[in-house]
Amino acid sequence: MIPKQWMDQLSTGEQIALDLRYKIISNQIKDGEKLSENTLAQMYEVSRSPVRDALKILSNDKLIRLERMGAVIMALSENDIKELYDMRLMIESFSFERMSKKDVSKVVLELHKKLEMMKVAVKFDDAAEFALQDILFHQTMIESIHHKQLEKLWISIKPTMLILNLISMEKRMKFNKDDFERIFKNHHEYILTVEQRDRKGYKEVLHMNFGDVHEEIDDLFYSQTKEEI
Amino acid sequence: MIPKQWMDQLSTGEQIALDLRYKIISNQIKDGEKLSENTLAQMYEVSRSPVRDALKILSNDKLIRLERMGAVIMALSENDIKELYDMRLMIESFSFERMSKKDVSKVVLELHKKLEMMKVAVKFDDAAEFALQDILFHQTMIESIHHKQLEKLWISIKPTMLILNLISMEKRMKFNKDDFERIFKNHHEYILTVEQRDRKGYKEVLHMNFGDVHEEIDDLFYSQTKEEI
DNA sequence: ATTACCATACTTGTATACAAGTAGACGGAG
DNA sequence: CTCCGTCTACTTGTATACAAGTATGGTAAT
Repeated sequence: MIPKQWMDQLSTGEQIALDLRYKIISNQIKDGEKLSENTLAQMYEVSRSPVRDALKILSNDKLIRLERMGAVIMALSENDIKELYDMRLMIESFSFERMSKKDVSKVVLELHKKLEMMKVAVKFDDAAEFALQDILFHQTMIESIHHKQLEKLWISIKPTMLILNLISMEKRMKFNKDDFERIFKNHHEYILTVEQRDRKGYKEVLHMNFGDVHEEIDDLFYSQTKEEI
Repeated sequence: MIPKQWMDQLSTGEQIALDLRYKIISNQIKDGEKLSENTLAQMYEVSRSPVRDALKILSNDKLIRLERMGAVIMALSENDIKELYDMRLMIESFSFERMSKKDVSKVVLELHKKLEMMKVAVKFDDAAEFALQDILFHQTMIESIHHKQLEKLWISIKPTMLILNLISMEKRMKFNKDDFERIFKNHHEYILTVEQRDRKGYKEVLHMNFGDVHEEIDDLFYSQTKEEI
């Protein structure tokens, strides 16, 4: 479930988008289902205005398709998730390269902080907080290079990644709590490779990390980069 | 100027976004200028609804910043344009790698077609048509790998790239018409490297091509990839 | 039974109305 | 002169109203 905190400070439309995003990604709304603005307005007991906002947001995320008559749900397929991780690999690889040209000490410190936050979240069984801090961990690195367009790209996939992370972590928290140790270790390794500008190690740990969430490594992208490392 | 054709089939909001985009990128509206929804609604003689749509589109493009009171224009700096070409390099490099794993004959044919279109556009002194076909040339390649997220990324920068291209080509058409020969040659080279799966040549021609529009090559990204080629 | 047509109800896009909140100017008090 | 408060005008966010167009179901004619 989405924590109410995340709703704070969001406009009604954004809240609806967030709620629908969760419902779509967690498959509570089925692929292909059609929703009209009026239907949704009644569901959420608001006017069409914020609903329209929400639909535009989700349409940008490619979680719905705006057609002549209603919004059609586009659930995430396995392949879609692979694609999302392709994007993350692109984003983070790019960030790593740029970062390596600068002083990373500040970033490294911030990364340690986020990692500690993640540990606290696990200690208190807070899957949502963990999911968020995990995302912020990666965001820290991305923001450090001050690349507006890359940040834009990141922001565009971040909400979906966050929900994917949330769902994944909720499961893990229930059934696989030991797993978090491995994630901590992985993220620690992550920081080390950044600190040491170890490109090869970085990409390995990146693939491992995504494998954690996604189960399988994106062989395609890996094969396309590994010979270049 | 933006051809009326491009306006067809667009909602009022999208038309306003397109017009404002051109005005911002061509510096007819100055950086930092503040525009309220009401002001714009009066300017375009429409209600606030489509204006709001337009502002959200431009906000996604990072051409404006939505603040508490009004939209603040964010003109494109030299660095912003560099960043945009970083994104294109990422997008097209990724596409090239994926493409190289498949049969490219169909794509190559389509690329030739687009190139011919570009030649016709020049013959008739149609800068806008040329700008469009140039963009479609690259889009052809990107779409060929059927990667939804990458396409999403492309679509998100495409409108800005199109306007940049348009402005650049309008100038060229007036003052530098011989230049088109070089562009044709470059694009022909482009197709060849795709056909021959020549990664090194591809990246070179990519950088040359962007240099054509942007004047200078993005050394940063180039240096970050060239050792990997 | 099938096909053509029309009425109806629902769709989105745009315009307008309303509410809550903020910036900024103006004026009065210290 | 400076500082503080109030008031006004304008801001966005949301709700509602209207217009144009489309899918659908039913009916009538063949």
